[in-house]
Amino acid sequence: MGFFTRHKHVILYGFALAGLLFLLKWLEWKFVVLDRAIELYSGAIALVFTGLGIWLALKLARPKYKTVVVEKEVYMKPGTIDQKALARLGLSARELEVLQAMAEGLSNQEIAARLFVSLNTIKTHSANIFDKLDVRRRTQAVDKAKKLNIIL
Amino acid sequence: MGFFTRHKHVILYGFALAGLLFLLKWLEWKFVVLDRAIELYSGAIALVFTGLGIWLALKLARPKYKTVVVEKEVYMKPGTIDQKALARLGLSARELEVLQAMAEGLSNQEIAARLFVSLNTIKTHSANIFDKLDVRRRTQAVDKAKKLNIIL
DNA sequence: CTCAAAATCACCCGAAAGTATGACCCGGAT
DNA sequence: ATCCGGGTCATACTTTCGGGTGATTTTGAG
Repeated sequence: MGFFTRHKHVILYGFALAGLLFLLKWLEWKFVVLDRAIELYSGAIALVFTGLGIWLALKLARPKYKTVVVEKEVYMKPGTIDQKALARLGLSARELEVLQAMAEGLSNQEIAARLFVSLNTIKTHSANIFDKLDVRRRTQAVDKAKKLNIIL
Repeated sequence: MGFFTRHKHVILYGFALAGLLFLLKWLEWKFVVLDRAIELYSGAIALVFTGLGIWLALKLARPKYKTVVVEKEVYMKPGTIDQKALARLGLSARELEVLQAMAEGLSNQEIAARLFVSLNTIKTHSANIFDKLDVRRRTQAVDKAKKLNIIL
């Protein structure tokens, strides 16, 4: 990353400031004849640079993400997935997708096609799933997953 | 929440602006004698109000929130086998046994051991089951069987 | 930036599953 | 007696699955 890229905001700010000062100089000629000119463009400067400051801050300040945990009581009806069990097993979103496809009776090849990834990727995912579910076959995985209500 | 509390930033900003203008007026008396006074406090205004803008933005910009975690409770479901569907499919008693074992995630070898028959026999049965259920894999067979309620 | 987890893909290899075909036995229906 | 469906088993072959290992890339958190 070059110097300009890194400091582009600062540089742009500098140019903007310079431009504004030139503008002020020009305004000096035009309005110097006016009696209350000083208040006029003092306010103008204030306004413009306040906006500039706001823009700068919003542009430069990295958005500070605040992580909030919301606990929600949900009563489970038959045919609802058990989020707790899911969290406990530590299955990733992708792994869950694969598991669901498995439950539909799809072969690894078919799952790969559906998710637009390679067969090997599905193999890796399924191996991880078996590991996390503590089983050795896809049929067992599906059976266990259904019993734990982590899939429909 | 009162009016002041809600708009305190705006109000403070207003007062700050007013104060700055008074300051400028005062500066006008003091520095009007100087030749380049205009550039001097133009810059000063610019700087101060830029800072003010930044402060404002940082103060007002609400943080972006993230992540939600939900909790759940469980409950289970009943199930009844559909004798009609069973009859319609023409599955034999033996085939049903095999199908059920499949649903439990057993391997052909394990099923063979449980039913005291050879592995090849299970293969024959499963092939017949797949044929009758019109599927190609044990996972599909189990899925379909569950959906048709011919197994638990 | 750095570190770790997640996701992606590859290659090898053995085990399991599935396909195809044929054979034997047995009990009930024709 | 003959035929047939269900159950049993076998051989041979192909395909899919699963284990083990390693690599690259992306992404989020610290």
